[in-house]
Amino acid sequence: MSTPQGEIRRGRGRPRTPGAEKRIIDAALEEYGEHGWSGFTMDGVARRAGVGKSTVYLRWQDKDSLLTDAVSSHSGDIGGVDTGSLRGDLHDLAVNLFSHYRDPAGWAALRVLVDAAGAPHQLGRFVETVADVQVRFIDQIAARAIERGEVPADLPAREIGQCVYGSVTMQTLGVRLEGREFDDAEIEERATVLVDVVLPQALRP
Amino acid sequence: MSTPQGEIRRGRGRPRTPGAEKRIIDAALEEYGEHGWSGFTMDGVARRAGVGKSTVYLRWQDKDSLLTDAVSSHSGDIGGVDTGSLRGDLHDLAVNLFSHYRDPAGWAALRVLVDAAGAPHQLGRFVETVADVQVRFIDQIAARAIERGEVPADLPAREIGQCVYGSVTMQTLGVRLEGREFDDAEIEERATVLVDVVLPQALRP
Amino acid sequence: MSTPQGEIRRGRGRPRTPGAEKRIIDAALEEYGEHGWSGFTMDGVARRAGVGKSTVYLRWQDKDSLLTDAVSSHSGDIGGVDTGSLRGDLHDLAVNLFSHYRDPAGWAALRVLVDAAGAPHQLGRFVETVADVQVRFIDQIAARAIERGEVPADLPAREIGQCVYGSVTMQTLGVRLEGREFDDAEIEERATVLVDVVLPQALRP
Amino acid sequence: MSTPQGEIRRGRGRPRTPGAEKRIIDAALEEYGEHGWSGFTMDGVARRAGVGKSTVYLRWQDKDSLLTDAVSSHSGDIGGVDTGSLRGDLHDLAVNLFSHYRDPAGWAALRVLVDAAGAPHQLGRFVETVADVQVRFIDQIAARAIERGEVPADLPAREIGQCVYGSVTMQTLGVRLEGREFDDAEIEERATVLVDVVLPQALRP
DNA sequence: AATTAATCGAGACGGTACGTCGGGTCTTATG
DNA sequence: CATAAGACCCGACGTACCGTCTCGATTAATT
Repeated sequence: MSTPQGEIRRGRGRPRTPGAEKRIIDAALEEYGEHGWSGFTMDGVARRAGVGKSTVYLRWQDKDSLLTDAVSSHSGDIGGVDTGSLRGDLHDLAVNLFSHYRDPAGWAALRVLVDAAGAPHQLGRFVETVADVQVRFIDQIAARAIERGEVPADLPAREIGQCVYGSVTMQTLGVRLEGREFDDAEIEERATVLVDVVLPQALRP
Repeated sequence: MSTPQGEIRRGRGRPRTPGAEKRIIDAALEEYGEHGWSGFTMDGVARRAGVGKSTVYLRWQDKDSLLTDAVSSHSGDIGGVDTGSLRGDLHDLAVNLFSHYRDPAGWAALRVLVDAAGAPHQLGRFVETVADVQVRFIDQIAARAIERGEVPADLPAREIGQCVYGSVTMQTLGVRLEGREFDDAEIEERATVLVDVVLPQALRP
Repeated sequence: MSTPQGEIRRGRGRPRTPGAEKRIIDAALEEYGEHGWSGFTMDGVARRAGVGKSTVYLRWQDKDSLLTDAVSSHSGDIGGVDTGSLRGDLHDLAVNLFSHYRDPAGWAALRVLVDAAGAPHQLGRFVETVADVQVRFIDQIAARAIERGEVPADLPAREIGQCVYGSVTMQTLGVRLEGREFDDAEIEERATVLVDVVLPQALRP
Repeated sequence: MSTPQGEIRRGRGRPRTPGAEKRIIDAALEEYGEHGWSGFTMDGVARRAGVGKSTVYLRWQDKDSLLTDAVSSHSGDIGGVDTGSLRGDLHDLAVNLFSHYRDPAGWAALRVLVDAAGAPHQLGRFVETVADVQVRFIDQIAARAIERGEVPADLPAREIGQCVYGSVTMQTLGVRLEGREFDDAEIEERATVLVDVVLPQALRP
């Protein structure tokens, strides 16, 4: 988070209202979800959260920071999978990603990400989150597979991860442009097909 | 383009200045490239292009349309590849995509795309352009490969295309977040690795 | 006025809406009259005038300037008196001043004046207007009286003027603090008494 | 003062810091003197006085009250004159007023007064102070003069007082708008001339 | 050549949101 | 209790842009 509250707040003065942070973030995500980027206004967020604008600006320096933070605070446990097989892990990873993008905050995250990459100024923890998905999660999955002897040690894990993450993203982009969303069955099916494409030769059906 | 100049301009009154269209689009891309979305202003574009705002609004109905148009006007011949082998075609497709993203307009296109998907309201021809890249190009490539007998007819072409397009996008996202760009050698290498991952079993090295 | 439109507006771009200036000034005076200084807001003025805030700020650099200008634009013909006698002229001057202060704009003018004197930064034409009232009008009145042979040439005209202006101001201040206003009869009576006090010895009853 | 501390403070809890009242008032006058009305902020006063805002608001209900109070606490003994002659008394009264206005607090008082008259809401003791200057002091001076037999009993004392108070105010206004101040010699001279104008016929030189 | 009509650069227009600031209130921990 | 600190809600500030509009000045094609 860009909210620089690492330091311990010593108790002089009125403490910051505990719930406010969360209420603002929730409001931000709702506003963004309803109105998109245009129509995502700080006044609107403050009003919806039931706080004053100064309370928002006390915590985030500007609109971008707020959205970035809001979005990265919802990047859940996408990579928290462990099915016992590489195929299963990749499948679940893909499903988790598809589901992640169905959450407005999840999709918003992509937008923020593209923004951040377009004008590299403030990154912070958010980029790490992304790196996690792109790199660490897949590394863990691959490590387990190698340990199990499923695949050779020179498995191009990261490249596979990029394909999974990228393909899910592109498919979601496509379906959203059609004005639709994937239902659970579709996700299941597409995840399966995707895994078949990227899975190492030896493990394909 | 969304510029609604399909109708024939019957020549009464002053004709539109020929160069203006292009100068505005170039200015738009430069402004976007320098300042990002925030900081991309119509006044700025008009000033940089040396035209009045009315000249801009005479051709594009709003800011979104201009950027969308500017961006899609630079979507070059990504899929115009024909090397004689599926491997070669996929490799060149990946290389073209990597290069496309190095062009500010190419990167901007992704941004616009994500925006459009986030708030599905006005899409128009732009979405088609994207669909083209995702679908038509890969379909052509696959059709040729099947014709040549390289691969069976049930090749999951679109899924492979999604992987290629997606992986390139994610890798570019990653490298941009690091503040870097890929050089030609890197692109070559990454394209090769990527093709190895998504290429059907039978054609792998 | 602090509106720096002395230069001739050459016809490039859309000309400023002719009526706007006046509508804004009127709105300003009404807002000030209704709500006082606090509660006199630029948003309120713009809304009441039916213009955008930018239209206001295009003409006046800030709130103070607007009020100053609004107020000085209503400093009417206080000194435009010529009754044929010094006594009559002074009497009418006093009556005009009393009446001037009954106009909200007239009273506001005093407020602005005191402010300006408290923090001497931007004065401009407004101060001149005031100086006019204090000095030029009384000088004219005195000059005519001397010409007519009513009074000697060494008449302390300015000092008399200060007494008239000051006394009317203080009396108005007093009556306003009581929450009242002078009616016409009271004004008449007080003007008469005042003139008796300041009129040169020879001309007193 | 509007500080509602007529009640006896029963000694429960921490007693109010003794010096605070004065420090705040001084800070208020300094802030007002330096920045004028705009730029006179409660935060600024509290900071300068080295107290918390609550300490200020515990004593004064709002900004107006504080300034009003600060200002009226410095309204010294303007009318405390007794020279033995009407001419001398009026002269000293004028000199005292001129001097009063050289004190920032003295001038600020006028601003507060005009404010109060513009929006008659809270008056309190401050108006009385003004009434004193305008009425009581001049009444006393006149009473003594009548007692001494200097002037007839129907002397228009209040009108004379208004002229003195008003003229001094207007002259000060004028000189302040020039960005100057009167020095002692100037005050002396102007007081003398002023008295000559308003003094009853029989007592003029 | 005169007329007509669309486009041009410029810039003012009514709005809306920005990020800041101040007013007056409230809530802590410390006297 | 009062205090110093400082967060709170509110709303105005002055700025920047949006997309529209209105100018006078071009610039052809049509009379």
